[in-house]
Amino acid sequence: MAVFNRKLIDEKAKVFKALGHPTRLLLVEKLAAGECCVCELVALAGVDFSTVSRHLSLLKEAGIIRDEKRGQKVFYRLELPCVIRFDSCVEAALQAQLEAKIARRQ
Amino acid sequence: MAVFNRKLIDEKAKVFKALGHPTRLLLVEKLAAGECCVCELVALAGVDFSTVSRHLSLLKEAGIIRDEKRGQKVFYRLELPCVIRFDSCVEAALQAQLEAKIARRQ
DNA sequence: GATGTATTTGGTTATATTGCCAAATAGTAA
DNA sequence: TTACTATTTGGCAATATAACCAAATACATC
Repeated sequence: MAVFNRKLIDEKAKVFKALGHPTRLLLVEKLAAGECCVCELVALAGVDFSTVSRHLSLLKEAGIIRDEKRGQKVFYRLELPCVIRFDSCVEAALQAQLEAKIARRQ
Repeated sequence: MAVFNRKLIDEKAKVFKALGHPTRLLLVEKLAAGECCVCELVALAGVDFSTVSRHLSLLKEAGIIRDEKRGQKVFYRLELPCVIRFDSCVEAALQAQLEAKIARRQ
């Protein structure tokens, strides 16, 4: 059964794990709107450029984004567009959970 | 802009992070097929029951599953069904990436 | 109340992750 | 070839995570 294939589970978990960091999720959300060079992403993320570079390479390694060098710059783009659909679903669910929590306290 | 709300990003990243461990992903996939008691999940996961319990509480804390005690047993169920749709998408994408890699080598 | 089963929690250790700085690499332009 | 910009990589310190065992808790039954 595919569900219980160990290697597949590991690979999938790697994707989730890569998305499981605020800075990396921010980068992915930004890339969902179109490709960016690392320099733009550094400006957005507010951490050291070496740190951004490491986050990007981790996302790439997980198969979520891919890179392309053009001139001096490296551009990254989203490779796994369904991330964004799930991201929206999670956002909606968190919102609903929050509202339910508030409602219960009234 | 909602996308750049720090607290929201942190909360969403917590969901991804919770899913980003092979054992936890396995537990979630199992729960997608219907609720289970902890004892069943322990048998499935092949790690110590205390470890499974910790994984479950982390998933619960992230809002992905919820628990209900009935008698001596605690039953967990999936609270965020869209996880599974994304999980399938990731699986398909990994499969496609793997095939592309193989094709390139021929 | 004593015993047994199911689950969680405390505590510890080993390992992994993150972030920064400094240095290396790659491309462009003077 | 020197200088400059963009990015990656090496190395390190601080922090977080995961696993196990042991002990605590909760409920059911005798």
